[in-house]
Amino acid sequence: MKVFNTLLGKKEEFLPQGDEVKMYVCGVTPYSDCHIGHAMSYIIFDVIHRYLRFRDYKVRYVQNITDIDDKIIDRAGKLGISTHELAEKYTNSYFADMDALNIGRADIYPRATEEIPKIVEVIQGLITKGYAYSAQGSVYFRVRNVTDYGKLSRRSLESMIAMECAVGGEEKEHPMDFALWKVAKPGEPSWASPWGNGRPGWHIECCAMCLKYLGDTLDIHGGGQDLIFPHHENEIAQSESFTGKKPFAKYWLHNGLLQLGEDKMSKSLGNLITIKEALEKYSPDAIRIFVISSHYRSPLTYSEDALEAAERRVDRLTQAISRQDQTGGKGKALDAEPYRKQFIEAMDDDFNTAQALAALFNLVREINQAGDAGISFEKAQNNLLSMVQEVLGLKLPKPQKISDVGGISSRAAVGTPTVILGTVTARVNRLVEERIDCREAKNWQRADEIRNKLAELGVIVEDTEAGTVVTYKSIPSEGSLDSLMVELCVALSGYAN
RNA sequence: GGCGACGUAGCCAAGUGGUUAAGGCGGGGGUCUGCAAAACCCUUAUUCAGCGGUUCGAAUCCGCUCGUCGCCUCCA
Repeated sequence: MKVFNTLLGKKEEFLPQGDEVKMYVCGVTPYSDCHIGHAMSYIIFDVIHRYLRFRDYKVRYVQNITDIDDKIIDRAGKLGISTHELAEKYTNSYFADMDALNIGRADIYPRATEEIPKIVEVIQGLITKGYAYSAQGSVYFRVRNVTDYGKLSRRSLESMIAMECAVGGEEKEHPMDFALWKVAKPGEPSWASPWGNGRPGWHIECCAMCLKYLGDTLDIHGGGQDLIFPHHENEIAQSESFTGKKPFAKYWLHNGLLQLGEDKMSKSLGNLITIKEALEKYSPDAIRIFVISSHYRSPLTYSEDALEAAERRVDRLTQAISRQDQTGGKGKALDAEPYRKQFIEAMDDDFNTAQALAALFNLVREINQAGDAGISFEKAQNNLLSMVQEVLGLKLPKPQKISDVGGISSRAAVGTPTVILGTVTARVNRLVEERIDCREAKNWQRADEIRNKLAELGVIVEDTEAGTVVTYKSIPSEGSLDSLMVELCVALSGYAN
């Protein structure tokens, strides 16, 4: 298995240190709802997480929640609530979004505010070793003491200073020194420390959590490409200086960023679509397929066309999964192994989900061909299902069966309630029965009229080999059905309800 | 200004030195069906932004040009 390591700028063989893969992915700062850029990142790492387990790795997966920082303080202040209250609200919102997208949970979600002792310990250690200094109640990291600072983002201290981008903190020794501990300002939440009351700076919380929950050396550290500098660069500087061990993480994995129109979707630009908004228009499976249709390191542009196409791809998969094998398992059977091999080969090559999907869609075609040719495909179907559900994390919900009466099979489309009033189903069934009679009498015009009128009410009628199938995309009102019956001169006789 | 990524059919998107350039969406034609739906078959890039170069051979390597984007400040 090969992975692209940002640290080396190339793919390399994936060899974790021990039996258990130690994986850390940067989590959220909960001060507002997550947008689909976050969804993209967490879907990608979810697929990586799932694939590692599919390949029989044990994984210990940690993701932080940075529940104290400038933005949280600002936002809470504006809303007149505590930072804790705000952070809890959006942490819950975050978990709800992850669940909706079928993103598997990490093993541990440490919160910055609950890890202050470890954070203080690391800062103290850095001061002792000369990698940090306190100044006016704050503590800064001394970047000059790290000879290889900039190795992840491939830039030098000189080039950073040249851009006069280094800002703030008159008390800093070097413009690029960054805060490990920020002195408390009046009215802000703060914790006691050897340097006075204050709160942790950005970067240090991830470092402390990694060391505490995963040890000195991680196997995988992941996040969006926008975190390479300064966040991950600084994490490396802190951790390696504190432990004296290199590398802090063997493999650095970074996902490309989601674009919306011309720009990156981000909280600061304000051009965002929240996960909740996206889920109002598209299914979770479609959002997942959209994300994994391209390579995780490439940027991806959000567009309605792409999401609609993803929705159609989901339909195609669902269709293949739902198809009934008519052979009873007898005779020749379709062999899915070649496709499973292709799938694994693609995923082994730096999680090439786009190529892996191609293998699955080739298998879909094979299954459909087998079905048309009367060849058994049930085993192949199960094989496909395991890859799609276990690794890609799709749920592929199917329409739920409601009833099967008089040769009319009724089902509720995904997202439509399955409990429907008997008075409604009676009327629909009566109309469908009328249509069946018309078909038998070859009165095609009237049969089609009934089908079209029902479709207008959200009731789809299809004729299959197994008989007529009714799918409720929405549930029509009794009144609208009554009007339709009057219009079509169909009586409800025999369907008293 | 520095660093980096990218430009493949109508759209999304793999491929990154050598058989017919994956897969999906959309379009066109056909099979099946009374007609639809689903499915299947055929079709939709003699060509990979442009121009040079290396090579027996390049979409794939090198150079230049044009265009797009990201990071360098908070960000998944």
